Amino acid sequence: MASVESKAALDLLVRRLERIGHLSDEERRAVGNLPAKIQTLRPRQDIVLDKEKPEHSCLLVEGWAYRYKLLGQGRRQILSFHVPGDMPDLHSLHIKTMDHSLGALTEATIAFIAHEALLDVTRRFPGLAGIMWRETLIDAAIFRQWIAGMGQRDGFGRMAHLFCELYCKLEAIGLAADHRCTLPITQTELGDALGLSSVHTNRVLQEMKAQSLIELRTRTLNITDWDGLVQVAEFDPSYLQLAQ
Amino acid sequence: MASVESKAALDLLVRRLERIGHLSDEERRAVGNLPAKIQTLRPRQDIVLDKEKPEHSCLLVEGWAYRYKLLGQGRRQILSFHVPGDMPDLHSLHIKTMDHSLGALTEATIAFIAHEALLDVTRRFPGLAGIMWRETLIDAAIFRQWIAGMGQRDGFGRMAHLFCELYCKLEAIGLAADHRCTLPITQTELGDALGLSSVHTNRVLQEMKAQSLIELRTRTLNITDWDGLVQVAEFDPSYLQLAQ
DNA sequence: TAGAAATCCCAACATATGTGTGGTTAGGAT
DNA sequence: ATCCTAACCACACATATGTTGGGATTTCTA
Repeated sequence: MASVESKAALDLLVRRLERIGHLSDEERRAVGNLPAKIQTLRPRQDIVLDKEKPEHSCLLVEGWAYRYKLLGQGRRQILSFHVPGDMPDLHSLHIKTMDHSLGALTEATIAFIAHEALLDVTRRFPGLAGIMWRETLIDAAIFRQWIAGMGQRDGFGRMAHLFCELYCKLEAIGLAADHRCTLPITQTELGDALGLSSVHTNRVLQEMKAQSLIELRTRTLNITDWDGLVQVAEFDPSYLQLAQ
Repeated sequence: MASVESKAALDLLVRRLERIGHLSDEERRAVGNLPAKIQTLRPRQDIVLDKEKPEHSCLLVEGWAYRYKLLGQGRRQILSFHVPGDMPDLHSLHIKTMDHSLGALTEATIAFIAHEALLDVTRRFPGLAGIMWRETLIDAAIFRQWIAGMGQRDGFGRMAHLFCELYCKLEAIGLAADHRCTLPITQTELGDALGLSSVHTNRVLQEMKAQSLIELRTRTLNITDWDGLVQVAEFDPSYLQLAQ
């Protein structure tokens, strides 16, 4: 019944949950038996749309995803970036109507898990419920950090902070090392995430290169001066809860 | 054992939780029996500080509270405002270390409830756990709205949006009506919440009065043109999940 | 491999917002 | 009543960021 891909996806989920708290054999089995429907998405393809009432939450298995809100006059605010292992719409378990949209940034593999099944698991295993709850709380901590950045940091500082954050998230799941990682985001998207125009985004990036903080070529970010970047970003990774 | 004040506080909590989902008699009793320690705070007195590891979460019984983050050079970002019935640090149930501070804005009455007791209740009653989880998810939805505002709206639009949001929250708990409410916030604090300087905050407020959208006198906000304010704010209250 | 379409980059100018400073008002304490 | 302080308000000027427009690369696709 369970395909090879869905087995792999649920394995990923188990590992992700275990990064946070210990799972009993029974809990591990319950997660492993969740019904997961695998799907492959094209770059920029939407997963869930604002105002919809999804019946599933998704686990990002491979590729990047992003959350965004559309406002009037074609304005778009990107709210977060997501990497494999994330469950970016877990919140729809308890808030029926989406208040934003979710899309794939790159080609991506997604596992859909029915709310019904997830709710059942959380009812039977309060420990699992707590771990998933915690995941959504970490998302909220990242939102708080973004608010503080948008309110108190200039474009340069915000960009630096975002790069630090993304690198740390990727390193934690083994997708980055040596202060180097892929960055499958256009400058326009970067701007929509930071509240900057694409022109200013480009200015800031040029300046960051000129200061030898980063190199950026063909979708690859190389942080050449990590300590310097951390300093201008005032970056403290503890809010990401990555340390175990 | 339970004081009169703590009974009243837990009654408030029960009513708040019931605004979201139905509680069984047993659940209602469990909440009513939570050990709550009542405390009265002076205006601007801190409740929990950044980096601390609280053992309690608090229920705001009376008065206003606010969440904030301090950054270098005396910069402060206010992350949210809270009104009676809110549990602004419920997240510390599953994230040990605070990533921001929490303080009373006005003179306030607070009920502290030990994490131990809250966790026990959530383990025994998955339904209650779900409702509390949902509370934290609504907070996150508000954060998203703030991010979108800071990234895509100018000072005027952000201010308008905040006024709409606060009025709706107050109206929902019976503390406001007729588009009129108290606003125990200085212009400096308003600016720290919106990412504006106090000078610009004042400019925006003047302009808002000049356009006959609001009146503002002695800590009282009177929204004289609700529809107009909603329009410039592009305000849609659904993210607050107030409708029942 | 060629053409088309994104994306990146840069310059000039416009505007929202910040900073510094100082004056005015209102409330609380003595 | 008077003083003291916090809050409010206003002006001038500085700066970060937005906008427009166009050219140069890169990437995609046929």
